[in-house]
Amino acid sequence: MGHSDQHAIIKTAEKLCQQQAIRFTDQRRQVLEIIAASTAPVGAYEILDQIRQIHPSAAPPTVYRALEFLQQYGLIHKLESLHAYVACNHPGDPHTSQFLICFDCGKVKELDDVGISSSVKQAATASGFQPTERLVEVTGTCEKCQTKSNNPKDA
Amino acid sequence: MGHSDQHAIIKTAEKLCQQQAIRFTDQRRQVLEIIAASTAPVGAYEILDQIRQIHPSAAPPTVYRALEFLQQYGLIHKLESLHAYVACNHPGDPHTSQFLICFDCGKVKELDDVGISSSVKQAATASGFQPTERLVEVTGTCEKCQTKSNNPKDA
DNA sequence: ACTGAAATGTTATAACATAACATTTCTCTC
DNA sequence: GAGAGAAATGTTATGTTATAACATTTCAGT
Repeated sequence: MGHSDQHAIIKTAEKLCQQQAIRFTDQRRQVLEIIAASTAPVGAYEILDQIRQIHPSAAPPTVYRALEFLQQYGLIHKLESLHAYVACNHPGDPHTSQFLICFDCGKVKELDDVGISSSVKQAATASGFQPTERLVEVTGTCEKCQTKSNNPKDA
Repeated sequence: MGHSDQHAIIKTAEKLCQQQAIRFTDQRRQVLEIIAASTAPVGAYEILDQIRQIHPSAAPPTVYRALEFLQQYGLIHKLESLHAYVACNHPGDPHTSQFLICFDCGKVKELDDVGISSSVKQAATASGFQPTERLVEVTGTCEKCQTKSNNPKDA
């Protein structure tokens, strides 16, 4: 998520945590800020490196605990194919997520597409399967990067 | 994939490799056999342990190279959410794949569902995105395990 | 201030994956 | 069937991602 959204994301997170009487601690906010500030997904150890600039004694569990918390409350999503994390587009709203990952610029777009989620549900049900988690990650080229590669002068 | 299919999978792999003039070496066959023999997805180090029973000096690259080869030629699939591998249902045929992963029994069913693949393609295209890879993994409870949990006597 | 629960600190290690370079094996050609 | 180049494998080391286990601190409610 871009720079511009970062503040809004934190605000929303604060509000959601207050509503649910859960603690939005400094550590958790810092991790979310780092993820929200990045335009591309961020790895756990990348987050750790940044945390350490303020908090030199931080260790992996510091980050993983915050990540677990943020995932649990729907503030971030994990991209399994990248081992990296992105801020959620619309935290608080229950929704399905699908991700479009551009391997050129590295940016990720989160969708909440009813067509996909219903076809997944239908196919699962048709197999007698009861889904609880869904993971849809599509890798390819985003609109901007397609344009770039068609215009060598921009490359 | 179940025991019963194991032989057929190896046969198909041999045929495909012969047709494409690529080498189906012992190592590659062994790794595919191990994956095909398991009813659940198999991790790389689990494969390594089995390989080592015959070949005690085997090391991680032994396995990862074979896995890379098998993936490249569509003989196996990687389940990103499990860091584990399954044999392909219909190697040779070009197809999309979606996986239904039962967290109770651990078994995985591979689908090639047109509804899902077309809705994914459509949603991506609508976002100006050109997909090259798709990853769809659904976790939940398979038919058998739903029945089990409803009949405590079977548990 | 006291207590139990939640969060964090700290150390160690598990689990997954690849880099880099040496050696062997295979295939093709002569 | 000898030699050359390519492909595969062997080997050692290390990189990357993630968690276990237990000590300590902080917080919220009394």
